[in-house]
Formats: sequence, structure tokens, C-alpha cells
Amino acid sequence: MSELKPGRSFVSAQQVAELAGVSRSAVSRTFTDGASVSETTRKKVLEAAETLGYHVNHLARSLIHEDSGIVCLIGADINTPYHSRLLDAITRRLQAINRVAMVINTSGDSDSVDAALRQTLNYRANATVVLSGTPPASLINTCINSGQHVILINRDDHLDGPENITVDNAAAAREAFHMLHRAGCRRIAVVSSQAGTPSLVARERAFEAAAGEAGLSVTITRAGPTGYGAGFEAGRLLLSGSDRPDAAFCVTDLLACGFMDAARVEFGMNVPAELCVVGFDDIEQAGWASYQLTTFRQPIDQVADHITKLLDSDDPEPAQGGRVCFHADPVWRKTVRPK
Amino acid sequence: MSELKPGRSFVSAQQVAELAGVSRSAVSRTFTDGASVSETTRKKVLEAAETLGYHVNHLARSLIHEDSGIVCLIGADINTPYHSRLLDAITRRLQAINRVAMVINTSGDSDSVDAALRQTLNYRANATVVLSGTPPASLINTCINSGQHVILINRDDHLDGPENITVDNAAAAREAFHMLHRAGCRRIAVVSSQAGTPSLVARERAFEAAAGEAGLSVTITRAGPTGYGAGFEAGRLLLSGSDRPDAAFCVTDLLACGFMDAARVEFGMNVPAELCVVGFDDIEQAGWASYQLTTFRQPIDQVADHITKLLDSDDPEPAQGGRVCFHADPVWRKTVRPK
DNA sequence: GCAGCCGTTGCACATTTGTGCAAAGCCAAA
DNA sequence: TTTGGCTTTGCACAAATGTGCAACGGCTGC
Repeated sequence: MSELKPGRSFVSAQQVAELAGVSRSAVSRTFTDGASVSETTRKKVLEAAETLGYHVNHLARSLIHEDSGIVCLIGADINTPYHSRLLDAITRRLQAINRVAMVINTSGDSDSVDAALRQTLNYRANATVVLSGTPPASLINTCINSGQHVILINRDDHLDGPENITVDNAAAAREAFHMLHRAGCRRIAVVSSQAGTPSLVARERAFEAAAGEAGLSVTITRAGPTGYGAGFEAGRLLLSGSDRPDAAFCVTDLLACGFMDAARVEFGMNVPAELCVVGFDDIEQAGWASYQLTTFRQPIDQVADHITKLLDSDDPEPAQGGRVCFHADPVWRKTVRPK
Repeated sequence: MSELKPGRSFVSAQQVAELAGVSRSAVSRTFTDGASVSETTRKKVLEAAETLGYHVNHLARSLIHEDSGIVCLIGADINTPYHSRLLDAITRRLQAINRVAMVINTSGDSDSVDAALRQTLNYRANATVVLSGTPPASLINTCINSGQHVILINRDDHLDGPENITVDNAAAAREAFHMLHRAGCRRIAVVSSQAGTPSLVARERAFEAAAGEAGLSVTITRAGPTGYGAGFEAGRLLLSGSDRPDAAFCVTDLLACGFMDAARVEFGMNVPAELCVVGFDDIEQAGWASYQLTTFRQPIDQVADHITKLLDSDDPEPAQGGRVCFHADPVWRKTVRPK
């Protein structure tokens, strides 16, 4: 008879079996879908499990199956509106398909992406979703060789091997330019950040190229990290000069909010009469009455759905790897003049 | 000789041992701190592990030690500024003490807190931190009996057993009243939500009580869930009447932002000249130039530090269970008239 | 050269679970 | 009653790891 002191550690199937008067196998089969147990023993086992507070040890279960049920989400800046919404959408869907999310926060030191990917491997995660940051290729290969899914979001590097989910930043940025151009804007600024993320760079480049095709040149300002403060600072710099821009494409809604606040509070400007603004992401604040920001909606639900499809083993027709690209649709609000 | 096809599954210590020409024990000891291995075999093992892409299986390791290194974070609305910041702070610190965070999102169905707590037990989590929601007492007891830490944040129920971390909502709400009262406000509204969370209720009650002591009565409006939209709606309702309030205590910054926007955009009111506003949480947006909201700062870092202290086994003097209460300090900005 | 000591190594067992295989039990039909 | 078939059950092994114990090797001091 095993020790039965209830106060210290987890209950094992052995203890349940002894209390129920059956073999440990019977306990195991009771908690395994599709296994053969008679109704009477099942009942005895469930009752014993209930009184002892037994819960199947998924760690041990994962030793046998190759499926741990764990999905690692690696990302930085998860306190940011866009990232936290993405995290919310993904975790919710993962639970719906019986996976559990392990979140690794790579804000802070730069080499922590390495450590994060190693954790992923240590815990035999079923898949790894990289929301931001640049993981070293060697570790990615280890993940894939070990049979893990690796899903990169908004990374244009690492072409082969991992599954890539991207947003068509270039198309949206071109569309942003034409929105502003059609509104009559000719002195257009681009407000970006010093982060240099592939997404942000793609938006800058495509916007600049579209402007070039229309015979316009743009000035790009990168006043700090991708956030409200950098947008505000960019506004202060750009609008204090003699030839103010009449429009700005902010590569992020947070930058746009900061930029608009600088324009209105520091310079008393009227948006969109004197200054048109277009953002990117469609964070919640973009819809607030103080901003009413015209922007592009990140296809967060589509991205999360696609991840689900990649990982759901019960899906009749699971999506296959490679590259997927979703479109970011414009959201018309009030920071661009109509017509 | 084990199968050595690299393309399918995880590498085991056995395979590393065979390649390095040592026993499996030597491999295990190489990756165990403080175990006795000679420098030469350690080197051979590390080299073999590197070429094969070996990573210690933490699941198997956790079978032996009782320490899985996993900490479950259970919460809803993680896309909200306050919750996402809390999540960010906690995950960051957990990694610093070699724990990994498993996030369970309980937005959605109401009974998902049960399921979340069961997951916690299934994965033998070292500890469970409940950020929001009301877990059933029976499951909490199972967690504690199994040797888990259970940490409840901002829950005033469940007094014994789990460790409680709370914020002194009542003191802050009283202070909020006196700030408004001293500013000369006499027709004060309380803007709350239909959520009925213990924190929110505590703020409402304490504010109302403080007003009562000063001989004032307040009207409480609950126009929807705890968010910008409900604050906006509350503003619309409260300010359209004939006797407008001259101040509002919003139990959340999000509500305050919505309320202010309604006041300014829908009614053209001037804050703080005609209307003083006090919020709670000190989310990032409270500091934006458009709001400059006077509010109370959630002691997020203190809470996260305390959790760390509770869980860090290396800590020389770990904090002991029971109840801890942190103070929410006022942050003076510009939505309350000075003097 | 030999005894003693210390660092290193391998064997075997422990952790918890799922499952193939064979035995056993049960029910019905002949 | 016996036989056949089907369900249920227990044994034993598998998964990957940590570790106590004993053995082994090498080094040093006498």
C-alpha cells in the first residue's frame, strides 16, 4: 500500500487504483478516450479519483505519445495593443483545439530568443510560433528536425523550412499612399521607428516607392522605439519646421496616435483639415473618439485561424506549410479628407 | 545501436551517449548542475549533443523532481492594457528565475476557469496565479493539497489556503473622493461597469462611503462591460440630463477615457474646467496628451516582484503566504483642478 | 611497489503513464 | 454442459530522465 498522506504531493494513478480496488491499467484506461473499461470499474475509478483529487499527469503522458499538447508563443512587447490582441486571439483558439500555450517573453536581452527556442525544445512543444524577433537559423532547423512545427509571423527571412504567415504590408502601404495622394496631399511624411522590423521596413519601402512613381519624395522620421512617444517626438520634429507636411503615413497606430497628439496639442493643428494621417494595425485606440484614425486592419483573426488549422490534428484538411499572406484592409475613419 | 534518422523525432540521451561513446548516465550528469563528470567526457558529450541537436527533456525530468518549472497564469481580457502589462511583468520575472509561464485564457465561457485549473494540475504546474475570475474552492484545495502554490490577485474571497495579493482599492477610492471634493466638486458621478469584479465593487463602495461621510450622495452608472465603450455610453447618459455632474470617478482608466471622450466630443465640455475626472490603473493611455488623466497607479511591479519572491526557490528569504496588500499611489495629471 | 584515497563511471532502479498481449470472465447458443 | 466469441483485466514493457551504490581507475605518499 502506497503512502496516502494527502497534504504534500500529487496523487498518482497507483493510489487511485488501490483505493478503487482495481489495477493501475484500469485507471489509465478510464482516462483514455476509446479504451475498453466496463461501466462498473469506470465508476469505481472515477469516484476514487474524485475523493483523492487525482489528475492525469500530462508530462508522463507526453513521454509516450509524441504529442505534448504544448505550443510555445515567443514574442516581445506583449503589453502592446497589437501584440496583446494577437496573443489573446491565439491562446483562445489553441485552447479550443486542446492545446495549451507556453508564453516566452523576449523583451529584454537580445539573445533571449535563443533561450526561448531552447525552452521550446526542452518542453517538447508541439509547435513554436514566433511573433516577433529573429531566431537563429540553426535552432530553427533543430526544431524542425525534431518534428516541431515552426511558424514565423511577419518574417520575410527564413524562407524554407518553417511555415510563414505574413501580411501584405507592401500592398497596404501603396494603398495608403494613394489614399493620401487622392486627398490632395503632396508633402507627405513617413513616421517610423528605429526598430527596423521587417514589417515596418516593408511598409516604409513600399510607401516610398509608390510616392516615387507619383513623382513625390517623402521624408522618413525614426524618432525612437515603436510607440506613442516616438510618434509624438516625430510630430514635434516634423511640424516645427517651416514647410510642414500636409500628411503623414505612420507605420503603426501607436506612432499615429502620438503624432496626432503632437500636432493638435503642441501645434494646435486640425486633423484632417490641415493634416491627414494614416496608421497601421487598427488597434482599439484607433477607433476612440479622440482619434478616429483611418488605418489598416491587421488580419489577426485570419492569422490565428490559420495557426489553428496548421496545428489541429483533428482538422479534416489541415493547412499545409509554406507561405501564406493575408491582406490588410483599409478602415476608413476621419483622419483623411474624403474625395 | 538506436535508430539515427534525424528527420522525425526528438533526440534522446541514449543516442547522444552512443555517439559520444559513454554511458547514458554520463550524458545525464553532463546536463545536471553539480553532478560529477570529468572534463574530457563532458566535452565529448557536449559535442555529440551539439551535432545531434539534443535538448534535455524537461517533461521526463519533471517526473523525477517535483519541480516542473511551469507556472500557470489564468486570466481573462489579456488584450486589455492593464492585464497585458501585468502579464508582461510577470512572464518577464518568471523567466529570470528559470520558470516558464503557461497562459490560460479564460475569456469566453464562464466555466473555463475550472478547466484552466485542471490544466494546471495536469501539467503539474509549480504554481497557479489567478489574475481574474473566480475559481471554485474545491479545485483550489486540490491544487494546494497537491503541493502547488495558489496565488490569487485582487480576490477578497477565499481567505485561507491560497496566497492573496491585493491592492488597497478602498484607500485609493477614498483618496479619489477627497481629491475631487477638495477641487470643489459636489455633484459627483461614479462610472463603473456591469462586471462586478471584487476590485471594482470595492472602489465603488469605498468612494460612496467617503462621499456619504462628507454629506454627499453619488450616482453609480454601469453602462456595460469594463471598457472604453461603456465609459463613453455612461458619459452620454450622465451628461445629457439637466443637472450634469461636475466630476466623475471612473473605476477604470478605460472607462475614464471613454467618459472623457463623450464629454468632449458629444457635449463639447472642457476638462477639467467644467468636469473633473479621476481614473484607476494608470494605463499607458492615461498619460497620452489627449487625456492627461489623473489616476491611481496599479502597483504592477510590486505585485510581480512579490510573486517572484513567493516562487523563487533560490531566494534566501522567500516570502511566506497569507495576505499582502499594496497601495495604489495617485498620479496627478490634468483632469482635476488644482487647489 | 603498495595501500589508501578521491574522482569518475556504469548498473540498476525510481518517477508516471499508455498499451500489446494473453488470460480470464461472461453470456449465449447448440 | 460445452463451446465459441466477445469484453474486460492484469502483467509487463515502453517512453526519457536523475541518482544511490558499488566498482574502477589513477594518483600520491610512504
